[in-house]
Amino acid sequence: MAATRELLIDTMKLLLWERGYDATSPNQVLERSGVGKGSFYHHFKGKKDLAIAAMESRTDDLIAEFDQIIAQTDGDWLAQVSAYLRLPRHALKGCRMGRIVQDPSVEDEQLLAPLERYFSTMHKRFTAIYSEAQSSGALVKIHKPEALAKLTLSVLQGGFVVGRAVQQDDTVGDVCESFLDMLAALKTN
Amino acid sequence: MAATRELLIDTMKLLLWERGYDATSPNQVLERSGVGKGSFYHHFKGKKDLAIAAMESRTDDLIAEFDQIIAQTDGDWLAQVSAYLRLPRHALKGCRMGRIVQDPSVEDEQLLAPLERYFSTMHKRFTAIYSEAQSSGALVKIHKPEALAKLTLSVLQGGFVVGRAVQQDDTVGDVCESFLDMLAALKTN
DNA sequence: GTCTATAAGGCGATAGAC
DNA sequence: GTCTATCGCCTTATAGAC
Repeated sequence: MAATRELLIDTMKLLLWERGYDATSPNQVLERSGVGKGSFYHHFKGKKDLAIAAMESRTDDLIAEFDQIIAQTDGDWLAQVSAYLRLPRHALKGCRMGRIVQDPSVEDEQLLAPLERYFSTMHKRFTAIYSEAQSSGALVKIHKPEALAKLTLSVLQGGFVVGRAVQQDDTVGDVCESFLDMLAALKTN
Repeated sequence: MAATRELLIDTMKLLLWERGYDATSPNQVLERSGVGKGSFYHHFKGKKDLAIAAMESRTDDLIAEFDQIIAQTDGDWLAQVSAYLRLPRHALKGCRMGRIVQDPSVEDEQLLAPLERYFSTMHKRFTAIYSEAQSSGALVKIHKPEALAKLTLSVLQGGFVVGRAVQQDDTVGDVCESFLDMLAALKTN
């Protein structure tokens, strides 16, 4: 079945979210999916190969999710950023991509590639929003769009880290709200 | 020798920084420190026991480092926050404590305890700075001190995550600088 | 306190039958 | 395509001599 391959990818996506890369074993993927060892090594070269496929798929999902939120939101730049930052997020579950970044094995360039694609794409998306907002005169030109974009992504990722450390599930929402307040002060009309 | 115990702790602190908890093995600690297996299990119950001692020690170091920076800095609240946020930080190396937070084993409450102590202590320190600044009229009262403190810690931690993902070592410095610009706008005199 | 030897178990992966 | 059996390696320890 072609479904086996997809099932393995979907299961790996869940485990990468729950446990990251290093702590997830092929056996765990097999146990949860019900797929056998032979099938797994037929469809993929090994753990790393499956993880890359899962991370690429996750990247596509998350970028599509972002684009949909932005497309659905009519309003100015702040309304768009707000809509995205206010999506429900649970610090204790971690970010579906950011969760993986700190794993030691992720110094490997092949494992790094999908992470880099995700974060640099999101950076471009936010840069475009802030840049256009400045062009139309709706955002003060004190900060570079690129810098604001990088800060936005960092606030989000940092909220997950701090929230997990202090075991407060709503931390990401809290820090996003504070950051949005500061962004609102940069709005010019 | 009593030095053996300290040597094991110092070596574990380095490895926790480089590889986190799950990916660090007792054998790695022994190889790097030159201590033998027998000595290790004489001084500590096991890996977890050593890791907790190392994390508690690291927490003490980092809080002492913070307090020293603040004490050395004469100037207003913004000068103090700037002095701390502008310490040299390398995203590719990771935060000495934040590096560990995402490890799956760190759901264990004993491993979590030192992390929680570090982040909640830092949160209190920043809250005190922002709170006093508001009392003295040097900081606008739009934001709660607690919220600003949580945001400050998140910016720092998020910078490490994003920086590692896009492989830009100076990301933490960049986002701190952007954040400081936004804080400067909240200064009232 | 420190040493070496050993152990049970999981890891990532392969072999070869069906 | 999928199965079961097996592999060599590493992990976290423990045992018992010195």
